[in-house]
Amino acid sequence: MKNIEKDKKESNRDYALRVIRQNIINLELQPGTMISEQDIADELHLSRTPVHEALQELASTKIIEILPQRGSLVSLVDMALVEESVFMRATIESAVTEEACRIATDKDIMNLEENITLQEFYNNKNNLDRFMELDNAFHEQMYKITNKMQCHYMVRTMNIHYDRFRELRLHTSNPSSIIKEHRGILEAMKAKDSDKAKELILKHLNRLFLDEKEIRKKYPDYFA
Amino acid sequence: MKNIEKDKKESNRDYALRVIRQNIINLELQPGTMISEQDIADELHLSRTPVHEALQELASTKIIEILPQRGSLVSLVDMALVEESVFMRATIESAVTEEACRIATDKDIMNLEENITLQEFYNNKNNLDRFMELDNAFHEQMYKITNKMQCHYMVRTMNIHYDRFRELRLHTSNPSSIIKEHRGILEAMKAKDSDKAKELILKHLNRLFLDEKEIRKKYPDYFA
DNA sequence: TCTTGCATACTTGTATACTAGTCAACGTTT
DNA sequence: AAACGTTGACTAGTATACAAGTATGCAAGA
Repeated sequence: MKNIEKDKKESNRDYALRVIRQNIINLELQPGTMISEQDIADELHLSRTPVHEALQELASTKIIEILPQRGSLVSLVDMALVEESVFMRATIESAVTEEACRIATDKDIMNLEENITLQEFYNNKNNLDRFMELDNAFHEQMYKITNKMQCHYMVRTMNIHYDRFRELRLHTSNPSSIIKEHRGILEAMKAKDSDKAKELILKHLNRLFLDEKEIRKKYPDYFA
Repeated sequence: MKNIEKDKKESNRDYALRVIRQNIINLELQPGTMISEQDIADELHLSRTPVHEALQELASTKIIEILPQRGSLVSLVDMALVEESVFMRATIESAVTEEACRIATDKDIMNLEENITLQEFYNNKNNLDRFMELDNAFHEQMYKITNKMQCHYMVRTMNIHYDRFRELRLHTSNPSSIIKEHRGILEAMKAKDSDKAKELILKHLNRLFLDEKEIRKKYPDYFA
């Protein structure tokens, strides 16, 4: 498991959750493998308690399965859950974006504009990590505008299924086209065309299941 | 705190979560009061560990606030969160119901029909608890039909804010009118009119903020 | 009267200890 | 060789112990 430095402010529990989550997404913890609380605790130099609590939280989304007295299983990729997490996000986020379009202030629009500019900048520099951060921030901004941060938390929690699946798709998709779609959404918001904004974000979020068959062929052991 | 009998199959952690959750909803644990892990553990004849984990989970929805080294606070009613939980449910559930309308089998429709019949039966007998169970089951059935049980879990988790608010409204609303709305949704599904089904369920779920001012006046200390 | 400095008795966070269930390996029996 | 039983190593669930932060009340002093 790839270690990540601990933020001084966060609790051991949150730290464990962050590290394990990240390692599931980046496939360092492969689908189908068993993990034990004690092993992870040793790796992170923690006791079992915060690790135990982190695993409980992860199990609530079914990204791991806790088998009492046996161990914990990193779940196989379950396409039904991947689709459900996308469905949940697309459904919530299209409604949120539609509302954001109605109530966004000039300052909100400016922030989004700045974000996209930076997306273009870092994409040109081939800084994919920074681009992904900005991508996430762009979407999160919609929740902030509409004061729906709990929805964002719930969506993000479930979205781990899709995040892992996206990692399997590797970097096949082209950031430029993503940025183009972001700009389209922003233009619709500027024009206060909420129907258009909603339509575009739905399309944007559903550009997902293009390469499923190839991925399944490449990583058959990862799928349920 | 009102005790509930422990199901033999469930873990102590799930038991603690269930009991605390229920006591928050029914206002036995009043908004704004402090609770301590040790006290609850003593009441439920458990150790602090499962109680601690239950509180962590409840804190993730902001229905309680954990103040390290000080205690845990049952959150005041935050109307923004109540509205957000309704928004989340209405948004997800209208999309789910729309899809259920498209793919429901005859057997699914039959089950819903049976459910409503029982709703009428128990409403006539003034058995409100049983009616509420059936009400929940009716809505849950939509998630089952569309295989979206994780969405149901997330919606239900957040919905605690509304559940508590509804308890404050007491029993002002009339079950008969609720049943009428349920029947309307079912009829739309029978007719495979998904737009109508979606419209009706949205209206059904938004019949909420009717009495807010009166409630605030009656329980001023409960509100943020 | 008001402030300051403890002592004390709480609180949650985390580490550790104990319990009981599961499984696999191996020896024995049939 | 196959079936059965035993044993030991490992697991998560839970209880308990300890650490460290916080509120409170009281005494001393200004």
